[in-house]
Amino acid sequence: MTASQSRLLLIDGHSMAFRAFFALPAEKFATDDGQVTNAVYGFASMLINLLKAEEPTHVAVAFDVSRQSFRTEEYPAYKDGRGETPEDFKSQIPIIQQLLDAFGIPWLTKQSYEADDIIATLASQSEAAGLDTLISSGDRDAIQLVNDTVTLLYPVKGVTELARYTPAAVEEKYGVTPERYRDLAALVGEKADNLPGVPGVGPKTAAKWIAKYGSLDGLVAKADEITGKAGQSLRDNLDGVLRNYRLNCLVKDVELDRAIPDLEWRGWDVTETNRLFDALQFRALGERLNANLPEKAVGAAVAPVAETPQLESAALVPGGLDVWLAAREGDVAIAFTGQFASGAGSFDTIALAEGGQALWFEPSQLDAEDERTWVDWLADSAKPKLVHDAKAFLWGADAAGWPEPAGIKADTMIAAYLLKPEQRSYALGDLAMQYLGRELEAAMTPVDDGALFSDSALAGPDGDMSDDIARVQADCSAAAVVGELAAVQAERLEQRHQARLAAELEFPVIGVVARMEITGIAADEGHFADIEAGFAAQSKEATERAHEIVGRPFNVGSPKQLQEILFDELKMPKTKRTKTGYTTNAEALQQLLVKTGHPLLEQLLRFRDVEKLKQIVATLRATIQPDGRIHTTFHQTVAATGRLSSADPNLQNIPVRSEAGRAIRAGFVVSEGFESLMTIDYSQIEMRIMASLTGDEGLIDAFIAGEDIHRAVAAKVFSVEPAAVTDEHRRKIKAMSYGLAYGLSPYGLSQQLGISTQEAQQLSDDYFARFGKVRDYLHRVVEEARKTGYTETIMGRRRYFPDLTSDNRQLREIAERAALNAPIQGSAADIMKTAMLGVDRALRREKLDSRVLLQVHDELVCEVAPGEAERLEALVREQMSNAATLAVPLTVSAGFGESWEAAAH
DNA sequence: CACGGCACGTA
DNA sequence: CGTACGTGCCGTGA
Repeated sequence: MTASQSRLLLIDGHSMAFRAFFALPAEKFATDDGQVTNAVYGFASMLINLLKAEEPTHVAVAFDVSRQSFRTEEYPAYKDGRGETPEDFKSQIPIIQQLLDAFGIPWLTKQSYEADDIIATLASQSEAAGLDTLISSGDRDAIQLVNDTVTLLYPVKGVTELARYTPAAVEEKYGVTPERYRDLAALVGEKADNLPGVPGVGPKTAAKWIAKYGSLDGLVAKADEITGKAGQSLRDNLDGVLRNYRLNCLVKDVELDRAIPDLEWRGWDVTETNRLFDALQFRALGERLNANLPEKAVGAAVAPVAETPQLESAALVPGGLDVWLAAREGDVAIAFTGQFASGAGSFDTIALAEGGQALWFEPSQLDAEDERTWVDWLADSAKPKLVHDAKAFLWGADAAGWPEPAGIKADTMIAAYLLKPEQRSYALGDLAMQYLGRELEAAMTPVDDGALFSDSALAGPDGDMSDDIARVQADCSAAAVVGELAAVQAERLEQRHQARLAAELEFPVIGVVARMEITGIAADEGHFADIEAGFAAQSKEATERAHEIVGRPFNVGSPKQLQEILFDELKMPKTKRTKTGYTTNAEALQQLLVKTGHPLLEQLLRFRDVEKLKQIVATLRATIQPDGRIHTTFHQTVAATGRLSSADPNLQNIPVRSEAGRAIRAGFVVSEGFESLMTIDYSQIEMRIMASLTGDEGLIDAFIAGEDIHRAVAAKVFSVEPAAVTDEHRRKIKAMSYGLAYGLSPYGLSQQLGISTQEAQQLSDDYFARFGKVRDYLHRVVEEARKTGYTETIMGRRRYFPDLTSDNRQLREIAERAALNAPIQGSAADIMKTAMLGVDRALRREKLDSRVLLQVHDELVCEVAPGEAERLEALVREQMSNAATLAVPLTVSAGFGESWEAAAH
């Protein structure tokens, strides 16, 4: 092959993209808006490799138009049994075609033909024109095209490792020449195409026969002579074999609108390629392309990683922190390791990076001078810092006794959440891959607790020190990654107009949340112990009674055993189905009780009730820290709507509806040095947001006028005076109003209210007759989201809904309900976060000692310092009600007491 | 020991 | 066939 020889590269677009789709994990390749890009990435990667390694002068890519082709006409079952093409794959084909456009590579399709036929046609034209031809395809049918000038590049693993099939290689692998490969394939069959071969005949036997009889024709002529089971099998399946032979023949004279000269590759459109890679968030690939493609080819293997920027890492030399920090001109990125949980933590190591320089140290080993320098810098709000998981950092800083860190300009974990709030993991390593196309360096072994390193230790890779050096470098590069990540994210946030949301709300609120966690809430262990014993006694009693009634012991807590007893032994009517049987949930048990009056059911219900409470209390007791307080963790990157969530323990689902449940709240108490707890919450915040967003005058008026919103709404729906609204009316309207924001259907409403679907439908009709804009709005939100792909809250928080255009009705409808709820629930979350920030600032400004302990979505629990009750209430009310300006007032109500329960209002 | 399924607590 | 969460227990399978 000489350099002057023209070379045509032909690629089977579908088959290579499909390989890539299954070779690369979809969850690691998706844009912020949910578009999966693994096939695009793999395809582009393969393409770049081939362009570079093979230096083709001409290039073309062929695609299938649909599954229909002349082959399905002859044999309708052709390619049956492949299952639905995954939606996530289909959506990537147009993107690959855009990519090819940007690359200046022609792509072809032809109705009624497959990509392979296009390739066969072009390969034969290419041969005639005297070009060498390379075919990249994952379809074995292409083997028949191989000859002295046509080489097949067949994927071995993924799409970047390709085997070179020359005639010799084909013979070596299959024992037949490429011209006879069709014969072999016809005998063996092709499962992927639903072309069954001769049972009992594999490639070995087929090759043997073809060698003996020269070809399939020769074999068929002598079919009667073949002995043994295989021979009989062949005779029994001759028709199928001949059909396979007809179908696996690629068409070499498809009429195409482009000929070889049109396929000359003149290069890519740099601007367009960059734009597309940007949109696809292919940072590493973009760099690879820019770095490599214009050059002459040097080799095939290109690692899928971006260039790592130069970084000079060093362990701190005692006394050197001051000089290092003084030399910093930009934002300093921080990476840290250690143990962090429940509002506290301890650092093992800290690494700082800025401008290609990184510094590493162990906080516990700082000398007095460096420690001073460190805490001063940390507390200086004029020294901008970038952190990944700032909340854990704040816990550690607090536990270390450092002053509160200030100037945290960005948290890369939170930024990633804003960009893609449904992502599962925001681990730094995942984000490094996702946003920078880079692996995070990992230290080989943990560093043992030991001394600081000197420069010489870093310089000399001798002995045990090398592990420690790796550790330092890994930590330093993590810090550098935080810095790079923050820059990329800042740009993205800016593009999406979310820079303010991040900088003015989401980042600052981290500190407020951290302090709530650090503070915790005091628990009355004695009270918890008492009520747990009470619940335990009741649970035991209910269990014993249940055993008596059944006549033998069984596990009352096992839904499986319960099903056997209720439905098999006692022959009770079947309840709603679950995946594995019939439900035994409280609602179903209650209905069974009404139907059968069986005494077992009462005991089961009672058991469930008290057992749950017992378990909640036991969990709470186990989480009381030595300081007598419970320190929950509020997760800021978990709820896709923008809410916080609470865990270890979850203090956002402490019972409140039943009296026994409220006894648990009585165990959360005011601590010494404070006079009471204050609970303060928004009234119907989601409905108010709905009223405001919809602009529905009826609803807005009702909120402005009505003390009791459900009564006011009911009065309008039923066309009566508010005073004439019955409890039943009010109950129905309340359920309807709340259900609206969740996408409640008439069926669901009927179930909840115990009325017929028709009645529920009527209620809904009457409701919207008076509050029509609400329906319009909800409808509009979904339609808008279908167009743009996302919904937005009042403060610009986005959530993406790729399933809104799914062909799967169930998935689509789930997405529709979530989409109509997201701006409402999310805006409420925005408002509460704004209020928390305002409260925090006002408390500092006013120098109050009272503090916020908990947030329960629309409620704050505060601890009131002596004599501050009035000022605190005024201040929090002020901040909460002015956290947003809506078309309706944001009403809050507050209560005080010595426990969470007593502070209810 | 990990995991899915169920059940159930909150806004 | 109502959104958003977290947790404990059971039963199964490694």
